Amino acid sequence: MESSSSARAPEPPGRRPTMRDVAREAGVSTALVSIVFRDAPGASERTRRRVTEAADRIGYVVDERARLLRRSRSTDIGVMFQTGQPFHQQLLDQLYAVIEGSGGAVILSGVSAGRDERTALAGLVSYRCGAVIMLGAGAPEDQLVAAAAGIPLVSIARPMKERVDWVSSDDRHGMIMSVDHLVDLGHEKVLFAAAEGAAGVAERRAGFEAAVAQHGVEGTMEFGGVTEIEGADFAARMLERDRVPTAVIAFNDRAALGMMDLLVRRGVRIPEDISIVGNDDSEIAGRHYVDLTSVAQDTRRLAEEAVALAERRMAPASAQADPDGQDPRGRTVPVELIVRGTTAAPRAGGRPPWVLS
Amino acid sequence: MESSSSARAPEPPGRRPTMRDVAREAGVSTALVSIVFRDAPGASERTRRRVTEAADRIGYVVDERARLLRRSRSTDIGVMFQTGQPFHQQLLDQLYAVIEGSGGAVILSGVSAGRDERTALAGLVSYRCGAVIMLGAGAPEDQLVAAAAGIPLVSIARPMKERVDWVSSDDRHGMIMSVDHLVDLGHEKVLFAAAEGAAGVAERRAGFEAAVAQHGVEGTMEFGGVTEIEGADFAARMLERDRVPTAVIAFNDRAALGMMDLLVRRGVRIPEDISIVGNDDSEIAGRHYVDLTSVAQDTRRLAEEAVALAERRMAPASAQADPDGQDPRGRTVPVELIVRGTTAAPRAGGRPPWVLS
DNA sequence: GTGAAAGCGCTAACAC
DNA sequence: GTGTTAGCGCTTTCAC
Repeated sequence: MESSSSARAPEPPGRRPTMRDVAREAGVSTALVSIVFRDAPGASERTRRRVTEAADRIGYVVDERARLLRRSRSTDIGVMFQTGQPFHQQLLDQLYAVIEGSGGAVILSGVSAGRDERTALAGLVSYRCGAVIMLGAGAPEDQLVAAAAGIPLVSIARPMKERVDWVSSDDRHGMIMSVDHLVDLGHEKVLFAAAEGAAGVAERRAGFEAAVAQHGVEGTMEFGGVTEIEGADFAARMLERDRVPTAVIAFNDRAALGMMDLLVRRGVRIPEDISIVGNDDSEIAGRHYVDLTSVAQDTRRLAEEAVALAERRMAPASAQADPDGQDPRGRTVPVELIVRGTTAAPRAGGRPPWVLS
Repeated sequence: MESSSSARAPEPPGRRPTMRDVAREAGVSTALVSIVFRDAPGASERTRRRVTEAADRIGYVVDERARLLRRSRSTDIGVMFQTGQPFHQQLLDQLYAVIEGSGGAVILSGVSAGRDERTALAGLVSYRCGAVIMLGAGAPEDQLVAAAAGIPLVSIARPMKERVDWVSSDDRHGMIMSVDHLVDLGHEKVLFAAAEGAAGVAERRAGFEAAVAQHGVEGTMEFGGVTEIEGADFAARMLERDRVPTAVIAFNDRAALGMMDLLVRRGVRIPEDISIVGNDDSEIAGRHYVDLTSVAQDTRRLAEEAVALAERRMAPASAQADPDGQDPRGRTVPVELIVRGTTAAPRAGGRPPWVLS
C-alpha cells in the first residue's frame, strides 16, 4: 500500500515532471516551453495553449529554484518583517500587492524573539534577492549593511543615516496636525506620551515642540510607551496626580488603546473628560466602539515608494536614475489626521480631579 | 562615481563569490568547501576553520538556490499563514524555533485580501518545499490538495477530513473545562457565544453541550463572532434584553475583548455582574488590565506536532512509520484553562437588569 | 583528504 | 517558430 503521496495529482513514480516532460507531452522543444512559461515573445497563441494544456495534464509546476539560479541577477524582493506587529502585517499586504501586481516575487523572512535581524537577512541573502525591504529594522545601520552582504537595502518606517535608502511617514507633520486639531478644539495643555528608541520618535518630538511653540500652548512630553500595557500603565500613573491633562497624544494606537481601556475602567469619560489622539490609524482605531482619532499612515504609498527605491537600486548601474551621484537616501510620505470620537472640546470646568484646571 | 553598491562588503566586479572562489582562496578543493558548509564529515577541524575564514574574507554566502536545486528532494518546510492574525504569528514564531532549531529551513507564504490560499500554495510548490504547514487554512480540502500538487500538507488549527494531516488544540476539552469552572463558581446559566465557519466550532459546541448536560445547568448558544467588533455588537444586543446571563464564554479572546470593552463602557462590572471566559489565551489576555480567564493553546506543542507530521510525510515511503497504511490523520493537543480576573462567583441578587434572575 | 565530472531544471543565445 | 547548446552554483560519486 502506497502511503507516501497525499494528492491525486498525476505523479510519475517519485519524479516531478520537468520542462522536458512537458515538451515531450506537447510535442515541442523545451525552449518553446520555457518561452511559454516566461510569457516571452516567440510562440503562437495556439502553441501556447497546447503547451499549457500539456503541462496541466501531467501536473507540471515551474521550478522557481532552477529559474532563480539560472537568471543569476535576481529581481526578487526580500522582505524582513517583525512577527506579531499588526502594522507590519498591513505593510506586508501592500508589498505583496505592489510587487506581485507588477510581476515580481517576494521572499519573506520573519524577525522574532529567537530570530534576530542578522539571521533574517542572512536567509534573504542566501536566496540572492535583488533587494531587501526591511520593516521597522532595529539594528544599527552598519550591522544591517554588513549582514546584507552587498544586497541593496530599503528601510520602511525607520529612517537611516547614509548608507541605506528609507521611506517613512511624515511623522513630524502628523504631530503638528494632531496638536493643531487639539488646539482648534480649545485645549490649552497637551501631553505627548512619547516612546524611546521607537521609529520616528525624534520627528514626532520635533513636530510636537514646533506646534506647541507656534500656538503658544503648554506642551509636555513624557514616556508613554508603544504597547497596550505601557499605555495602560501610563494612564494609571497619570490618574494618580493632582492635575490631569485634558488632551493626550499617544505614540501609537496600541498605546492609545491601553490608555483608553484603563481610563474607561476608572470612570474617566472620553472625550468628555479627556481627548485622546493615536498614531498609525491601525485597523482597530476605526472600529465603532473604539473610534479613535488617529494619524493615518499611507501604507499603500509607503509600499510603493519602497518598491520603487528597491527597483532603482537593483537596476544596473548604467540605468541609475540619478547620475549626479548624490541622490537622496530618504523619502517621506504624507500622513492624514482622521478625526473620530475620542477628541472633542474640553468641557468648561470638566470633572475634577480628572481634568486639568 | 560608483553609486550602485550600498555596502562595504568586498565585492569583486559585479560577481558574487562562489564556492570555487573560496576553494581557491583557501587552497583546497570545492568538494572540501562543500563538506565544510554542509557540516558533513570528512574535514579536519583545522581545515574547517581555514575554509570558513577564507569564506569570510572574500564575503562568501552559500547560495541556497543552487543548493536546493541540487538536492532535488528538499526538506524545507513551507508555511502558509494569514497576515494580521496574531495567533498565526505566535505559531510562526514557534515554527521558526522548532524547524530552524533542528537545522531545517522554512519558506513563508502569506495569505491576505489580494492573495488567496491557492496563490500562496502555488508559490510554495514552485520552491519545491518538502512539505507545507498551513495555519488556519480556509479553502476546501480538495482545493488545497490540488494546489499542493503532490506536496504533503499539514494543517494547524483546522481539522481536515481524510487526505490531509492536521493538528489542533483539544477544543472540546477546553470548552468542558470552561463550563466546569463556571459551574464550580456557582453559575447556573451559561451562554456560549459561538461563531460560524471558524476552526473548531463543532468541537466547542459539542464540548459545551456535553458539559452543560452533565452538570444539569442551563446552557444556550448564540452567535458571538470572532472579532472585537463582533464581540462588542454581541454584547450590545445582549444588554438590550430583559435578562442577561451571568456567564459568557466567548469564541476567542478577540471577541471576549470586544464584549468586555462594550460592557465596561455601559457600566457593567466584570466579574461582579458578569463572568467572561475567552479562548486562545492570546498575549493580550494576560495583560494585567485585561486579565481575561482564557483557554490556553499550547502553541509550542502545536508547532512540534505539525513539524513531526510534516517530516514523517517527507521521509521516503520506505521509512514511513506506519506500515499498516491506515495512520491517523489528525492529532489533538491538550489545552489549559488559565483562570484570571474576569470570572468569579455570581453575586447573590446581582445588579439588575444585567444579571439573569 | 583531493580533483574531476555529472547533473539538478531552467534560461538565453544561437543557428536552423 | 523551432531545436541545440552551454551554463547558473551547488552536491555527490568516484578513483586517487
